[in-house]
Amino acid sequence: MEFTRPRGTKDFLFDEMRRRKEAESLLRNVFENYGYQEIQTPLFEELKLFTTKSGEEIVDQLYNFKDKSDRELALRPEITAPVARLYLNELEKTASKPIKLYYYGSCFRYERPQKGRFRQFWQFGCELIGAKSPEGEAEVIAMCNASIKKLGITTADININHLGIIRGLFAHFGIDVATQRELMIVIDKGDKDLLKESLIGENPIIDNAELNEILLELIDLVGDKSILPQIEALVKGYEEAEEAFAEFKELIETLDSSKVSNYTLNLGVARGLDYYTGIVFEVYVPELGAQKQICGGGTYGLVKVFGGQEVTSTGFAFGFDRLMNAMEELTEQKELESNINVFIAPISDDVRFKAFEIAQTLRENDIATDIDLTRRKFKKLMNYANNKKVKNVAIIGAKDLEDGKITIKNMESGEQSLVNLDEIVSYLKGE
RNA sequence: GCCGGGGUAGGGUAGGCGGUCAUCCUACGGGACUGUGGAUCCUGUGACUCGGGUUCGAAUCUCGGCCCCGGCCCCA
Repeated sequence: MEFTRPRGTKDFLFDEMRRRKEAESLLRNVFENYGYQEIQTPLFEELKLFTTKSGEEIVDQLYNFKDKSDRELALRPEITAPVARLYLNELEKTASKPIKLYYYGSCFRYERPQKGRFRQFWQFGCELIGAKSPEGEAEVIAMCNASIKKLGITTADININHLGIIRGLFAHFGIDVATQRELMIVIDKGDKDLLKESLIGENPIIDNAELNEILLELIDLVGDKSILPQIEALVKGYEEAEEAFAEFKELIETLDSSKVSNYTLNLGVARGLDYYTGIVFEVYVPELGAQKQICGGGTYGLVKVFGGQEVTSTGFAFGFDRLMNAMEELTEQKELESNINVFIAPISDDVRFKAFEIAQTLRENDIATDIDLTRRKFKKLMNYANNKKVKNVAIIGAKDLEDGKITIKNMESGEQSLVNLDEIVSYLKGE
């Protein structure tokens, strides 16, 4: 009988697992440092939760199934919708705002797997619910930036846009929602030639030369905050777009006071989704090629889509696996030390019980201890301890025990000393 | 959904126009060596991804499945 794991899923073991846990713990520290609290939501939800958010089309990309009661369910493809659902169920009427939540968990998408894309993948993200201000957005971006820095990902570039600007223009020119969506999809592709074709080609999506001109110039604007005056000039006279621009500018100013500097204003970031209402941002690590995006987020009014009271939220999610790829690419991968502080090697059978007694004492004192479970010969045990790169070996021999001592050998230096039984803990801790 | 390259002991590999016990390294077990490791030697266990086809004979040729690695499409 042959067992294989499903395509696009992955096994993780030992060193890779430890690196992931380390990164996970660094991220938790950062998020909690910003006042976020961890939550967990189920791995599967009603299918409708996701189709309501993103439309029927996404069923193609979901792992969905019927359970034994004939309910249509789906493995979650992302965690923003489940969090919005949780908010409606548990928090809307009880918690004082703003509510700061973060999560870490696996998501599932039925897509063709490739480098940096798996069918089961992990997201580490947050939602800031009910803080309608540029400061909230700036804080979220600052936290995103702090996370990246903490992980040693030095080349990340945060690309920020404010969708209110373009939506304001759409509103001014009375563009219907379907047309807006069509154009946003083109913008999101990031293909400038295709965009040009769609705006000023033979069959423009929007039949309005003035708007098309503005959009063409606007979406091409990418750069640091020195492009703000150019944006301002383009939206001048279009009231709603001007308001959004003012917010955008405030956000940038707040970012500056939060000492975030590695961002790019990029009016071409669209994130293709209808429910984003304010800023959107994506973080790129160029070294990762086609899968360079490690993070995406923005400000949205999703809760209303699910039938709650309108509330503004800002959130983002890291593609955790891609963070790991970026770290591998950009940081020195130092060899990991053994988890085990001391390996207990009984020389002969008659001291085995004593050896276990010592092991138990060490473990009770929080010293990570391994002990021989194979009854191998002493020499093999030394070999084993060496291969495992254990820091110390406690040699338990009858001769030493007669004097109430054991030998502790430091495997790195090769030095060893006789230690009294009642001093083992302090000896190992004191090193 | 589409296109390329792959799959040989636990890990890493050689062989590949069919033909003696399938190569080597490493890991693992035993021993040389009955209280001291990264060494040496001897020895043992252990593999041709699965299924069909061609053939006297298939790891090798052929078709299909599964999985892996890339690249598209897509990416809420």
